Amino acid sequence: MDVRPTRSPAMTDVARLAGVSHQTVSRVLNDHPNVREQTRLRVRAAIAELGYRPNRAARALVTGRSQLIGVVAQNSTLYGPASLLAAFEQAAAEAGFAVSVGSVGRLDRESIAGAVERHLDQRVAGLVVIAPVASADDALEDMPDGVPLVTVDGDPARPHALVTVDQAAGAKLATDRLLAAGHRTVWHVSGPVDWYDAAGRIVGWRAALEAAGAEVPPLVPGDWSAASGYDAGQMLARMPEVTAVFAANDHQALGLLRAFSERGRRVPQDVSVIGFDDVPEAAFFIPPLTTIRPAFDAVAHAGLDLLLAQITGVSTGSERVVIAPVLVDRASVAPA
Amino acid sequence: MDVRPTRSPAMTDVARLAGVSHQTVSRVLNDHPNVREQTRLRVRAAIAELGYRPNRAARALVTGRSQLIGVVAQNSTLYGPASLLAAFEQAAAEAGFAVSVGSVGRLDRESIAGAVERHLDQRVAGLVVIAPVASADDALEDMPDGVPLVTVDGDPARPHALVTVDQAAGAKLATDRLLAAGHRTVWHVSGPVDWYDAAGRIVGWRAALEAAGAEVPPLVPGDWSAASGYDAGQMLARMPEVTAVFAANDHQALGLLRAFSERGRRVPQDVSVIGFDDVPEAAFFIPPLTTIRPAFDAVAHAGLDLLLAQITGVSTGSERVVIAPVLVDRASVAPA
DNA sequence: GTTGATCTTGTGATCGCTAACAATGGGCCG
DNA sequence: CGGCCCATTGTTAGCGATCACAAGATCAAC
Repeated sequence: MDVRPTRSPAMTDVARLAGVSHQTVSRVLNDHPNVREQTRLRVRAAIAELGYRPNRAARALVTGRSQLIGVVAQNSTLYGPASLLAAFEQAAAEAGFAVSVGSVGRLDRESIAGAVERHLDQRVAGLVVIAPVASADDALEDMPDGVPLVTVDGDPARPHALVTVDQAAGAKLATDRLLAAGHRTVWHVSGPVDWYDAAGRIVGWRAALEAAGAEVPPLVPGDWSAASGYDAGQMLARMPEVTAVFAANDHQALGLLRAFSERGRRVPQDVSVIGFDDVPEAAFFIPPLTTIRPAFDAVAHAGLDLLLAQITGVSTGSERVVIAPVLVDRASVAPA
Repeated sequence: MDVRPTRSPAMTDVARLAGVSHQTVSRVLNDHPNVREQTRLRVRAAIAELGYRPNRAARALVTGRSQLIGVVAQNSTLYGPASLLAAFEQAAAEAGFAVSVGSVGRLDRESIAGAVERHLDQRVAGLVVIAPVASADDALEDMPDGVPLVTVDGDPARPHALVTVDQAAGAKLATDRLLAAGHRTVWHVSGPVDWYDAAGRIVGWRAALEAAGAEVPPLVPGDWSAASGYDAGQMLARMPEVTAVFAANDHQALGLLRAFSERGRRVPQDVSVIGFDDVPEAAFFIPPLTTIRPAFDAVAHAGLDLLLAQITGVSTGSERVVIAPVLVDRASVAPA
């Protein structure tokens, strides 16, 4: 008897123990219908006894498909992407898939292409790209066909499967809320304009203003960071006519809040502010921030559904899902 | 000639094109030394021409090791874990590994065990568990041997490879800073006490107080959330004697700030506050928050190094690395 | 009791790669 | 010039699963 450092049991080991062929074990594992109940139980018992665990690599080799889904996202501690990723992993786990992340430092074409490459190397079953900027879409142009792909927050004009938050609707919600409070117009501190998210919010903001017949003030550009919100606030605080600001995200809103506070403009008495994202801390800003909440878990679930549909061949991969955000009213808005 | 839907090229295809055997292709791919330079070039050219991409599943099957590293983390949009994950993926990518995430809703034994199982199913080459609570460690007890494992922020007493931030040192830094500003003592709003991070910060805080001969006030427990900081602040603000508070993280500090502001206690004139984490927005709190910055990317790199050492067999897996945090001075501390 | 259909199980080939070993050829030494 | 060593390349055998096909068992119907 040679006792070697026990390698983990393979299908044949289970088969031998259960007194059947390896193929029957395979059938049990894959819930094949034509297996006698008694046999099935015997095999199950053998599996449990040995602590057998199917070798995914072997399966992937023969089927050509792994149980891995790749997610490409920006290397990001931004609240939005982080929430998306978490929600997505949760949903994927329920469906029996693992999620491999490929975060990229910047969302330029090269970085994205690199991350996609790394995933294709792993023979992922499908790919989710959180691609909020145009350059990311470019990188997807030369994706090999046949790889299930879903874009999140990508170019709404692309012919790919896509899940997005309805940015424009959210922006409209915010703008209308401020207008309804009696403000003559609403200023907007935007995100980086090459992000679709930012662009959509700008569109919605402008549309709401125009629909209400309000003047459209110049756009104040930002870059999602609290710092850029602060800078914008430093400027806006000097203009007495500014009484309502819609910030493209909550962090920028935080910067705004601080700038206004520094310059003695009270929120909401002097200036009303609305943000976007509903980060967990938003309720504890000074004052508590009224904001727009995108349903990240709905986005994640929708994205996974679309992807699984493609993986299983049910779908051709051109559906799109748009998730409507909601307004969360807190204390940063007051009548003009 | 049968022209079938072109399957992706395999090693033999490359071999045929280059006029060598598949084994030689394999050698080139794995940087084997004994290959003539000219041959190597021919093979490389063939690889490029076909757009060949090695099949990881096949390789994993024969070597028994994948190029996948599993990370188990809390389903978390908490800044700390999110940063860690991002930094970790970056480091892993550089080393040619992909990262599969398994986020868990709660850090109880069952959830962790489940996530670990899912990863073992994928035959990961190694596992990183961000396990800041005792229950997580329990789950690791019955890990099969032989799987390289590194714990991040886990139980310092465990005999496993471990990377932690020196929580106590950070807490001491904060406490000393407040003491040095002339405060008689420092109150502490802690994180959940079953988290090692929180426990370590409590230890450091208490030690610093005792070393300075200062009175140790009762501990105010929190749960990392801004809400818990707010609640704590509501209480502390009623006590005139409270002039210095060390919050276990920045979000709790934010809650404190808001509670103090509501109750008319000015920060830093009436009360000084220090946080922990240095979240990107901390500079834009009102006032800008003095805080402790743990070097997340250093943690991630150290963790990966430890893991790779185990994977390559260089290490036995009992090393530990402790990362020292630094104090970031801003505007939430003033003399008593 | 045979026939044919259906259920159940087994056999062998195969996926794409690496490990182990064998074979070839050139250079160097005595 | 024969022999030995080393560099280089090829051959063969798996890794552990699925797939395609075949074979035996079972059962209903005639």
